[in-house]
Amino acid sequence: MLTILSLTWAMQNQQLIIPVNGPFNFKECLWFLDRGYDDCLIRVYRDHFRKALIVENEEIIFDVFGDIEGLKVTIISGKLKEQTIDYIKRYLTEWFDLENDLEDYYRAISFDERLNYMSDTFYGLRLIGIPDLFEAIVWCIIGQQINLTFAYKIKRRLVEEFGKQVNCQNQTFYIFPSPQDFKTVDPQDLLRIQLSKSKANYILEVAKAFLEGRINKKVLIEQASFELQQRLLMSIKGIGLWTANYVLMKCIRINNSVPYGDAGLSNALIQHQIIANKTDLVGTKHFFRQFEGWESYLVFYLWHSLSKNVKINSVHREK
DNA sequence: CTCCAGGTATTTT
DNA sequence: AAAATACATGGA
Repeated sequence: MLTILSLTWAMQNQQLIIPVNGPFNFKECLWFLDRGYDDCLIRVYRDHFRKALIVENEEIIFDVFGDIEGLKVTIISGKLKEQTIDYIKRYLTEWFDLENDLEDYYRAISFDERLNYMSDTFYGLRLIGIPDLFEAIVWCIIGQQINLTFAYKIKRRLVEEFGKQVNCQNQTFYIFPSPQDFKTVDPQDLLRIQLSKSKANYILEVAKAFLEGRINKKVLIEQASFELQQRLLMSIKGIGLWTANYVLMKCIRINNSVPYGDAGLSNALIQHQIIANKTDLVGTKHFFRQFEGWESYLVFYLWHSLSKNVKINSVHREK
């Protein structure tokens, strides 16, 4: 009891500091989290964001600021139990990939004149993940073959209708629904939020796979190889190669998982004069081979270049 | 109106 | 085994 009281007292008066290893630019990460899209799971402000989580069965709302040393978290509301602070620390470290040192990545892309601008322009950008496996998979299914604006609209409807609501200071925050939340949901209910028939079925299939224990984050991590991880994901209807690779990159944080065939990735590679047409899978694989161990980061930075609409360096050919 | 979106499963050659 | 096609619908 004394511990809880002293923790509460401590958190009311000071920030939780979460250190980062290597280059870090919180502003760049914050920019990614907003990107002009309407994400329903986070509120982004000028110099921080606010989010709700359920930790140890308690609704917690917190603000996250940051500087070159790492993240600074202030708890806004929610009863803090002993493990809560620890959980939030681990959650944010994973979400923002704070343990990776990006110096090696910047070295790896420094030899390519089409990419080396990134270590300045996007300096300190971390691969922002999706720690919740169910959320990562469902987000992929929603986003398959539709534009991101539309995908975020559908995600908002899904979260508002089937997720949990947390109210604080006249603001409503949402928690992404869990597999249990879809236990009694019919495909028909999902058609109302403008999911296609197949996507509605896929999402319920995924929820069922979680409820039956056929898949969860622990099981996926413990697969003996990358190929087995892909296979486990793809054994569920609605998860193809693109979704499997995206999930392994954004949730399991495999460092060399590339979502081949991704429309945005292809466009970025064309803009950077790396491939000439979208169907050039051979050229794409050949290109990524040069950046072994940092493929996922490169994918993330290429996507980032699209949303920031940067002017691509024209390759110098003089001399 | 046409084309394309951070694809996948199914059907047809 | 590889290629074509249905799926859904908003935005440019």
